[in-house]
Amino acid sequence: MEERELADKIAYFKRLSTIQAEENGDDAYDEEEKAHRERCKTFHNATSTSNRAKSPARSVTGSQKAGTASQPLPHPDGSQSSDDLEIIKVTPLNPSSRLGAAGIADKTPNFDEEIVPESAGPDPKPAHSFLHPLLRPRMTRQTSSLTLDNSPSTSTAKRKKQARLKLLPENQQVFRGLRFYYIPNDDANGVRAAQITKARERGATWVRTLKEATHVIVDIGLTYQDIKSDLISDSSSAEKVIVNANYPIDCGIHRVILDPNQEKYVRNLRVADTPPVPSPSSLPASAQASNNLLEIKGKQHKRPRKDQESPPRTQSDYGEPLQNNTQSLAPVTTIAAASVDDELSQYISLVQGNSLYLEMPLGEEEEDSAHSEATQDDEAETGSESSEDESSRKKKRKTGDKIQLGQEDTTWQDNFACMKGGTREGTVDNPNAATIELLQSMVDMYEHQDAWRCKSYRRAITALRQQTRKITTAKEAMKLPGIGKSLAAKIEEIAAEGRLRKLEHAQQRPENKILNLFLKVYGVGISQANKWVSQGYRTLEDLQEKAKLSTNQRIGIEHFEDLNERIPRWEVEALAAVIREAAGCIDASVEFIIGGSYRRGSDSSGDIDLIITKKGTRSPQDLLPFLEKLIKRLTNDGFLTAALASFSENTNKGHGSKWHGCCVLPETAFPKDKGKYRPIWRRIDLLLVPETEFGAALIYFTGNDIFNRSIRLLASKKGLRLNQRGLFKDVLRGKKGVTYTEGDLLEGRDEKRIFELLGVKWREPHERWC
DNA sequence: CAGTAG
DNA sequence: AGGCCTTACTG
DNA sequence: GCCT
Repeated sequence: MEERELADKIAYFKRLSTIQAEENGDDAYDEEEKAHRERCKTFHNATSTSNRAKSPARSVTGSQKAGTASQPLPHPDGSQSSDDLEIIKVTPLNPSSRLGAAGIADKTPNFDEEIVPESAGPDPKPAHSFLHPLLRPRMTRQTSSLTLDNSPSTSTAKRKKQARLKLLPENQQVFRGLRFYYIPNDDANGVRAAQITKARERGATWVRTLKEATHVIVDIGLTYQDIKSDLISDSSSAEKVIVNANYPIDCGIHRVILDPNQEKYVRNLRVADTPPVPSPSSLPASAQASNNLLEIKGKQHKRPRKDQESPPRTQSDYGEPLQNNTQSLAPVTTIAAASVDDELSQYISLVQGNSLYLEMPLGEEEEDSAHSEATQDDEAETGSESSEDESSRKKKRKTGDKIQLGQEDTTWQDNFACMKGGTREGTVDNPNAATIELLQSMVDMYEHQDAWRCKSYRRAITALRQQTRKITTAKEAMKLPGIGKSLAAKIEEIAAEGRLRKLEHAQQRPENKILNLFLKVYGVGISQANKWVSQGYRTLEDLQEKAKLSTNQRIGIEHFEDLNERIPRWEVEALAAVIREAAGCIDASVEFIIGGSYRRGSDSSGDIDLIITKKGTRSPQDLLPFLEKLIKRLTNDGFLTAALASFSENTNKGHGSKWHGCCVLPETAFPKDKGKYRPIWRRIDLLLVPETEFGAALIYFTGNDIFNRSIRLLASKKGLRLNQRGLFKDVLRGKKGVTYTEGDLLEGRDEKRIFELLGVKWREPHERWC
């Protein structure tokens, strides 16, 4: 099928990442309540696009698509007149609009095309439909009259897609007075189009000729060779700031004019005897224009990532150290070195864009419009959390540093679900705690009834959690992403009356009670539960006596109480100890790590995830014999009381690797100081993990689920794939996401390294509550 | 496909 | 009205 | 549930 070639894909992602960064970095948190959704959409569409075969970028590259590009300002005067929004139709673009290759030769699009009235002409469907959301009118709360849409009421379909640029608040117009010339200088490419839009929103003027420009923004991927001819054509190019597309993005993020000479912005854009590097002084009035912003210079891009020496894994109380797997790095580390840094920084921005998608609402503190940014968002959460987290967060810059200062590695990635560690407590002392609590109840209730609705509620909760103030009115709530009329009303009701009628009402309904009861039975899902309810069963006894039960369900019912009870931390440890001891008699070199919520530091767990590993193992199979012996032994001991799911010798293509069952803490292992002993059945999962997959498995089995999803999504967005076995690259997928190739293993044994390769900051297990 | 998992 | 959804394994 |  239409499998894009890897190179193509990578190129695409590069561009995509650029836009994502742009999208998210800066105004991200500006009050555009809709922005979030738009971005989500964008991201989403972009994603699917990439998976299919028609990335917009690609189409631009390969075909003679009838370009529907708007044109730079005819009269770059820097002023923000309504002209800015003139939609101009351009004839088919030259192949120049493509990127990545050295084909800037035929660059300059023909800007002298006739200006077609927006109402006239066909309404060609932009190839980059995925971009629409970005180009769509933004719903800014700004009251100012900065709306540049000069079209009265007549808004053709086209205009809708293209125009209405709204300037950001002044303090965000870091580019005011600057004139940008892009290479290629058109917006046929969706990514670039968005970049341009963003730049303009920040006050930049998009000019049509190199001559007029103060800044030359070169697409990522192009090299000096590519742009050489362009530059030569303009004698004044030597005085211009020539940077790659990351530059404006970063400036936007930091809301400041950064030093354009940084290596990362000019990489490959200069040659030994190339036009002198424009000095800061050559910066047009720009710098001054943005007087309220500090100019940063020489800020060495400290994007450690990998050079960032990883502190010895402080396994401390969370999970036991397996080994110094940090040093026993596999030879697969090669990819990291050279390429990555460059590549990574690109992906990072992309990642960030995802955050929005990852239901990581932005703290939208409208009041503090001045600076509502990742930082603040971060602070908000940090601040609301118990101090015990402080230590772990110390690495994060403490409060106060204004992002405007472009403070170092405020790595924009902090906004990510997977980078942001939520902590339970975060919910407690949140101003919206009460609301969240009730909404959570709703989630619980809908748990298996309506997954989508559930999702919406969760999303709302996430949004609320991010708020630093209590949301009391529906109107307020509606502004948050993911909160619509219905939820808003509920939120208001909760705030006003302290309760939610619908919830109370629903909870009263016997069917729901019963349904939820059934759902708590191990092995019972919504489907089965519903059937039983409709069949008239009301109690567990009914089921036991009349219903047809699977083995697991029977166990689930017989030990209903036990299995639904939380397991105190100490018991988790005690249980693990029992297993360790038994294992010691079988193979002393096998190691155990308790994963799950235990590893995240939870005081109690719903079940026990025990990762079993051993040095030198390369496949779960290597541990199978051991596990069999172990299980046999523990079963004989009476420790293991039931097998709910074991490695199937059947259809498993050699990956059988886990054992699910129940266990009971023997009295002999029961701490005397814990009162009187009582055998309680506990759910336990034994997971076979070869050393080579240890890191990946650790992530996987540490969770939480949201975190896992996030980080996986992040991986997939980078063209990588993360599963419980490792981080892979070059994954080939066919239709329907069928994976043809697993791809090459990048890293599997080192947890930290996976983080690094993914370009995300390391997060201690206890910071993975999302 | 349903359920379970993180 | 209909999509929304991370990946993988087990039964 | 929200969103297009």
